[in-house]
Amino acid sequence: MQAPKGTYDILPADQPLRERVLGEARRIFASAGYGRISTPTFEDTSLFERGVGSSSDIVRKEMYTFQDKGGRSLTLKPEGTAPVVRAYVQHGMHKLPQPVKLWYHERMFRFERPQAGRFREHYQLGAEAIGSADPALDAELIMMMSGIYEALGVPDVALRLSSMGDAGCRPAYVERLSAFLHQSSGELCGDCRERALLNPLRVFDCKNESCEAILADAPKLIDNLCDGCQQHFDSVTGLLDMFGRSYRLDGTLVRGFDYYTRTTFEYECARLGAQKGIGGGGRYDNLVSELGGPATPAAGFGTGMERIVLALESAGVSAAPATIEVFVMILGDAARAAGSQQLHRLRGLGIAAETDYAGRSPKGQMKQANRLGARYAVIIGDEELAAGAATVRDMQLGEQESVAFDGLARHVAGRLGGNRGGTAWA
RNA sequence: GUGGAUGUAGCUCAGCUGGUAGAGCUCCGGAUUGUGGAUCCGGCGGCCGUGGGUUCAAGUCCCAUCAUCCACCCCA
Repeated sequence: MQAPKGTYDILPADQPLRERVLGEARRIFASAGYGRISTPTFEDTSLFERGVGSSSDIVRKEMYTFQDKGGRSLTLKPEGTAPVVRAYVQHGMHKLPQPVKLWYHERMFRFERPQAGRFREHYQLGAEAIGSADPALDAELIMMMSGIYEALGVPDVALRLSSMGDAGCRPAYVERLSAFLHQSSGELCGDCRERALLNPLRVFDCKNESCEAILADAPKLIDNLCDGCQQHFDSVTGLLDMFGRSYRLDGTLVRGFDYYTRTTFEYECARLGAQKGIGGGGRYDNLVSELGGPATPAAGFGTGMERIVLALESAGVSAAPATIEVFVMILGDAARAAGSQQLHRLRGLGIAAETDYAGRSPKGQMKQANRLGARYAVIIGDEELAAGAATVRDMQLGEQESVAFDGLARHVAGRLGGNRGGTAWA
């Protein structure tokens, strides 16, 4: 037996680093006034068909769609924005003070061939600011992303920035682009000719060298924005300049969802191999109304937990696992009861305490205490039972003292110091 | 969906032109009749991915299949 293709287990040793990523993100989201939201693992299939767009690859071939026993078509969520917007509409959040700022840490599912940094189930951290067209929000989201990467020490990140325009300028641009592609269609690769018909903007994703050469001369949306979009974009770049956030304007940046308008952005990490996109997002001013809500501008981003972790590991960043503070050594069956009692009392005071369940030799137990990182070993054997006092060994100093069973846990707690709130189960 | 590489102990791998498995790490024990992090010694642990085929004999050759990894497509 093994985990399904593209999935993986997150083992205890993997957790500390991921928790650190989550912790830094949580801190930064809170500092900017974002509240956490959790949405269902699956949604009505139509949510993604309408939200993400039926011309996107995700909807066309990557969704985990199934029928439940009530005959409904459901889909494991492939991205985080549409569900959050659905929740915004469903709960009437447009009546709250705007914008409504939400963040999430959720599992995403896409039926793709696994690869370095790509899985069929993965986790994304993301944020959505719904209910304002203020370019300051676009900049805020972008800065939160780099804030997370910097706080964690993600190496070699770079930002690409573009604008998708809006209904005032994109249609006219797409026509110009289509005309250009039609002219040069004889020299384009098959994929590009297909894209030219289905979704012309996608041709910029092509990595074919000859196509790239042709497309270098193609008109770019970023050079053909209407006044409103141009002003908005200038405000965003102005703010980024003020923050000292470097970026590269890239008219070929086309993101995979159909809902984007105006600002789009993507962070890349050079350490990551082929799947180097570490996070991305943009503005989606039409999505709320498309999903049945009032006309409401919004923007957001998503960033991949696994890709952040891979990037951190490539830079040698790690997080220390939690350690045990006290190890109770039980020497001989006669000491079992007394050992269990002391263990329970220690834990009751909020001390991380462990003992031996494997029948290890005294040496083996000491070794285990050391492995677990215990600061103290509480040794209980025949001698201690006779004296009514345990031997407490300081594992760092190698010094031992005899401490009466009565009050032992408190004594050790005092040595460990710090505030301990736990009385949960003593 | 397409292409390439790889599948031998829990982990990382060795095993030459076919002769029925080995190292390091981990784990357990011993050297220290009740004491760790160093060293030394010993032990546990493998239907050599799976199924066929060739052969007196297959981890080793052939075919198929599955899985993993990397890349394409696309994305986090």
